[in-house]
Amino acid sequence: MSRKAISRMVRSRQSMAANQPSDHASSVVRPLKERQREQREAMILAAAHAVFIAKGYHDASIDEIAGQVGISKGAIYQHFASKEDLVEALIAQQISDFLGILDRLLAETTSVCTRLEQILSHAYGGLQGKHSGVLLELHHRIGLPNAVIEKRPQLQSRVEQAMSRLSRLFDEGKATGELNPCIPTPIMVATFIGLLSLRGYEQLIASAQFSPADLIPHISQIFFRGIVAPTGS
Amino acid sequence: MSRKAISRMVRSRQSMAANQPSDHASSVVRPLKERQREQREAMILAAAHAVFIAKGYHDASIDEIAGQVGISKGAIYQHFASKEDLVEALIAQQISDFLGILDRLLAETTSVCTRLEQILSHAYGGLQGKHSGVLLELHHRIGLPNAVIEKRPQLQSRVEQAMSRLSRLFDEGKATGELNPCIPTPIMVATFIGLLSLRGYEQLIASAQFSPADLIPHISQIFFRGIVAPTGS
Amino acid sequence: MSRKAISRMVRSRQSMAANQPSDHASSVVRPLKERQREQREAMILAAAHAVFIAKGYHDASIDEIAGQVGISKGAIYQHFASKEDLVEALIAQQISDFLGILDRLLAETTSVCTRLEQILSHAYGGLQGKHSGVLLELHHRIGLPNAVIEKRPQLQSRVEQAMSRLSRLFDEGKATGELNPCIPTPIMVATFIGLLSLRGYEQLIASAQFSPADLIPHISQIFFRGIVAPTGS
Amino acid sequence: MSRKAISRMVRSRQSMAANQPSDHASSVVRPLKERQREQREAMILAAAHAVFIAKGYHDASIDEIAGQVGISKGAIYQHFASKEDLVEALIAQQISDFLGILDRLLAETTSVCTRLEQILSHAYGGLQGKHSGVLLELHHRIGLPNAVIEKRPQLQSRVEQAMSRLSRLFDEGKATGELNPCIPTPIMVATFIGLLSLRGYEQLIASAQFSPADLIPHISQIFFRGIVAPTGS
DNA sequence: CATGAATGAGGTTTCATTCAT
DNA sequence: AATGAATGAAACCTCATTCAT
Repeated sequence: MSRKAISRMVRSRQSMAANQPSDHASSVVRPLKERQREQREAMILAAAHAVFIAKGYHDASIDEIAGQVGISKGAIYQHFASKEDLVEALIAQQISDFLGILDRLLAETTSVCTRLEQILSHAYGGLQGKHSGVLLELHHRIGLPNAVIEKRPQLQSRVEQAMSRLSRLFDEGKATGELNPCIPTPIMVATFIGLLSLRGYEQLIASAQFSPADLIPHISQIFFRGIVAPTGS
Repeated sequence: MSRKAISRMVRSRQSMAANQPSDHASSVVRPLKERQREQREAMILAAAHAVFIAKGYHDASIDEIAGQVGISKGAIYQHFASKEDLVEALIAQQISDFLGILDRLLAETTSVCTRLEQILSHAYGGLQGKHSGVLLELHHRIGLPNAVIEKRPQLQSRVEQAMSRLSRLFDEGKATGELNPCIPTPIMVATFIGLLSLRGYEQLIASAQFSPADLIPHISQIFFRGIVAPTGS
Repeated sequence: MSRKAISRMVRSRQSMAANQPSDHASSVVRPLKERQREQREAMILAAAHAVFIAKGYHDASIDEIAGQVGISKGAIYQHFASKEDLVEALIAQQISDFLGILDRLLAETTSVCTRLEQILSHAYGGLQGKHSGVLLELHHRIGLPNAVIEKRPQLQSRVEQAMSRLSRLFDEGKATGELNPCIPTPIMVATFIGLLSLRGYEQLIASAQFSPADLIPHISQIFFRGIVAPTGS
Repeated sequence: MSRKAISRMVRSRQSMAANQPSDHASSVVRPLKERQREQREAMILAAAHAVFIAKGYHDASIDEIAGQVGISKGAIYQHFASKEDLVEALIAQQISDFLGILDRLLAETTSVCTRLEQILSHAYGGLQGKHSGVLLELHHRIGLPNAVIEKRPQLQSRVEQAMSRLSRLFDEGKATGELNPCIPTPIMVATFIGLLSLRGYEQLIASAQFSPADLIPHISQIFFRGIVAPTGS
């Protein structure tokens, strides 16, 4: 690892810890710089997201991302030590967002189905907004090799956190009698995550047959009640 | 297109037509070479499949594929004009297999649900066997940029064929009252295709919690009846 | 065209416009880098010229050119997007030099023959100096496929400019009665250009029978008066 | 050099020597095979000529030449040990043709100018016929690296033969008073050879302004009398 | 002898990353 | 801290040449 990368890591840790007044700078100047730093980092992440989506991980070049932000290649390396670090940050952010939503929903007291549907809404609502995506949707979308993810224990553990929270939600549904206890929770979770990745529905949306909002009730219907015609009168 | 590629195409078409003994070569020699050629090609495809799966499309090098087959880089280029052509052949094969299965099932007279479950079985059964995978599962798995697919009209049309056949199957189910007519067929199709991509279930299988065979009934259950606890009785 | 190439073109145009001091860089630093860049580029062009002449276009490798400059292969691609671009720059330079000379001579009022002889002097004088060569002499010398030239409209138009200027000069000579009006101007031009390419005289010079300076009067004599023994007197 | 190439050289020498009846074949069969061999060789040479002209030496592939003849790559290697040998044969043929013409003309008793004009006619007449070209015209036209020629003493000596014959012709002209003795013969020769390469006139012909036949008198006029307006009354 | 699959060296090009300014 | 030129390791691909069949 390069000297610069190390020095930045050190700085990062400091900023995590507290706003210790630096050696010779006033205690007011530092946070300003920190804020600028974060702004720029956010711009880089946004540009990277756009370029990764447009071209895929491999065909996106650091140069193009830098160009979109209006800065130089080198400037990006002052924020992210490598292309992989950059994409990791992007994915970590997405998972973190997802975790936030999960935590909020877990605390609610509405029915499990309602809450699951809200997750779906979130995943599909993003299409209209700028980005969105949940969990590893980005990872799949941009064709990131699995090896990259597998090298990052932090990402792995975040993913596990998300899945365990989802598991808890499904288990809660089983406990209340809402959900079918015969279906193993891990399979429910895995299937649900698959539905969250809108990859399969992109064409439907692109062909203007359905809007994302149209999809949500139908997908919920399938996931909750299945495609078979309802039997009872 | 290269001269060689053209000459090979021509030869292929001839061999489709009939095994006319050539002008001066024995009628036995020619098919021998053909067979050897096909064997080689199959070996290359198998190795490519393995390497693409292991490393992803971009990180798989032609050299490595050649090394796995035990031939030289150049030899691969006699069978496939480019890396993209190679991966196209792989995906085309997968789709063709899938189309074959679909056609067989469309001709059957069992219930639509039974037939859909058989498709699932096929998709998941392959894990134990060598290959498997259906439709564009490979494409997603190896992180192939969409641009590569979009350049190939032949692939596109095959995909459309498969989807239209699936649509027909679902429509048949609606007509017989088996399936819920309120859910639009395209959404059923898209959701079903999502379930066929076992990407989300790989971890479950890898962790030895479930075998592919275990998954099928549960996934069918979810797709057909949903995860909600049965109401009746 | 590559992103880099574009950004470079943009920069070039800016530098053509004016030397506006940039936002935060000193007004001295910027031209320094520009100058270094141009120096590098000149070194690359010189090395490329030498290697192309020595081995011909095809057998000259980018590696060898880079080695001669003492830089890496990649560095060349920061100045020229491709081998063809590199050779185009070389040829364009040669034509531009030639155009400059033509324009200077067209403005003079000496006799047409005198001026034509000066062009010859220029073409042959270069042998002693570093480079030289006129019009497409380099193109022929290094065995550049015509297809490469035909792809470049800029080169084509420059060549046409040069030929039209030459035509003007010959027409002027006809108008003043200096030149024989029975010979079509285009044929005069084409023949003259042929004489400018010293390819045929290289051996004579190499064998030390004649110096370039020796050749000029004889070639002029042939072009102006022919090889036939003078009749008069 | 390969075993096969050697064996072929041996055979060639035998065929040069005489038609010795071979070990076990009848003395009639051999010449037949020889004739077939020569026919095929001629076809290869014709195809090679066409492809070299069309694409240039480097961009012409053995495969394409073979394809044009309708045989396989390997078959070409039974006639020519390498691509360079093939092109050498082509150029040697062209020079030989030229030598033949020179010898015929040297024996004539018409004026030197007449005979030189006939050489020009031959060089330019070929445009209407299939090929033609004189001396090293092909070498220049297809962008063959000089190194290839310089490796072949046989070619070099043929070129020298041709030039010495030309020299003789010019000297004869000087002796009879036809030509200007002030111009050194080597310069006359070199200039004349330059005029024989129609490269510079191709555009004029292509643009349909002039036919090759149109060019000959004008070029002769320039070479013999120059471009200056005739002085005498 | 013909074929054409195989070889393997060599070439161009790309791009993540480094580092002097 | 920012810039962007330089690096250098691959990668893909081509093609003259060889050789088993």
